[in-house]
Amino acid sequence: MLDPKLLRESPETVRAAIAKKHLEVDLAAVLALDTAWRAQLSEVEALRSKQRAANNEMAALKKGSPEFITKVAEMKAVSAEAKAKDEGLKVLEEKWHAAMLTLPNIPHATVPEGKTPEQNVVHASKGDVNAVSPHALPHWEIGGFANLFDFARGAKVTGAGFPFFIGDGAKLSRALLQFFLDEDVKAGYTEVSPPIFVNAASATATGQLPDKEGQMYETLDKLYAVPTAEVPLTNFYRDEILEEAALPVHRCAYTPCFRREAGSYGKDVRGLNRVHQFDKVELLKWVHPSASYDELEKLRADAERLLQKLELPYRVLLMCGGDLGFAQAKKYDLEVWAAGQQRWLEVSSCSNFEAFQARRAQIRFRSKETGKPELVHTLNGSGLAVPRVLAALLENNLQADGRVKIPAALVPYFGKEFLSFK
RNA sequence: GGAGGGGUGGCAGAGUGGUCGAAUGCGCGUGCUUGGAAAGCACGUAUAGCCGCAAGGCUAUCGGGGGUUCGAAUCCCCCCCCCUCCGCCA
Repeated sequence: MLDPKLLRESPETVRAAIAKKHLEVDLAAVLALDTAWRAQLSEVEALRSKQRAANNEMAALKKGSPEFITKVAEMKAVSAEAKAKDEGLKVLEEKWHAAMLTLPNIPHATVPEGKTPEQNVVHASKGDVNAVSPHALPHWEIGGFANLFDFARGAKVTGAGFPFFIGDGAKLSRALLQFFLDEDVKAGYTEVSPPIFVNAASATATGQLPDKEGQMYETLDKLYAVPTAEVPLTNFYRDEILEEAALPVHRCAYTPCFRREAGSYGKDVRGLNRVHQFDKVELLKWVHPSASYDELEKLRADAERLLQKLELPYRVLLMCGGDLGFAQAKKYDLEVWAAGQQRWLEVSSCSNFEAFQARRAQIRFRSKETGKPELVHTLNGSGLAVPRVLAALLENNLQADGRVKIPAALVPYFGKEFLSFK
């Protein structure tokens, strides 16, 4: 959520942000609601004040005395009025809050202008996309693929997009996870194993609710299967005030991630490109506002290092205003080259949310300077998503004999130098 | 899942309808005292919203929500969480 004060004091800043993100928001309507809400609030508070004063007077009076009875009659009317106005206030407040939630975060000055994904800026590129295997194939076309990644039986047992990982497929997936976690811990992130279901309050704090409930799987108990570890991880400190000395907090967590993503089809969803359940390690940072942009660069570098060690060609995109998410102030996407498909696959998205998420989740720290609580800045990024990295490895490292060469950094985790589809 | 007991400020813990944002103690901060410290003494010590240039004012918050009442930390209803015992279970 945006700072209401920013809206009041500098609506043009908000208007510019909406324009840069190429969103449609009726800002005038939000401002009108804000004014109306504040007016109603003053009225209700004035009545409350009256009730309070009367209450103190009546405490001193003798119960049942004529003065007391008169006062009760008088205050009955005030009470009724307060109740009525309070109901109106609640309605207004709900509308106001909903309207506030339609305002996007302000993009950072360094975010490039642009509307479509094509206008994202290639910030960096590592590795030679032409230097990979001449035998590259889309991973689902590799001979024996279905032996290790059984989509058909997954569909029978659960549904489309829930593959079984078998033998070397399961092992490579686990090796990647273990490798990611170890590297992230080395980079200073504390490993956390969070719950993989969250309640509605948590899903709301990170912005999945309301509006995006269709993206999550929901249980009978109104718990939501996490779409990313970001949700339970961010909510760890929800409604808390940290000591300034505790910042920054760096954490990483592996969870399976569940996404309904209804309506996707075509080559985007072939094979491992997009599935309903996948493994991912998420990196999360809670930092002092003055440090968040340095921390974003470090976060991106931490995610990049993983791809470098796996010897996978990749590029870093700096997202333009139009392709930046609603809640992000600045975002880099890491895309790995999948030589068989001849396309880039997104494997990490590193974002600075500034105080946008923290305000909604009420995560603060006590400023040493002022002694007052201030909102932290939150950042997160994948480090990394497993199936797409796995897909790129299969394609790029495919040998003439149909085996896949395992990168040196991963061999200790996988236990062999080659993966076999037999 | 069943039975019982709880949830009050940073912590402990009073408060069962009115002057209670809440006694008291601990902790913490400032000052006095002291050669210095401890003890002692004094004062202060939550969060948020709104109004205001400011000083400041007003309002809300006693697990959450709803209700009764002129008035609720206190009474009633629903929900959540914690503890003890029983059942079940990896």
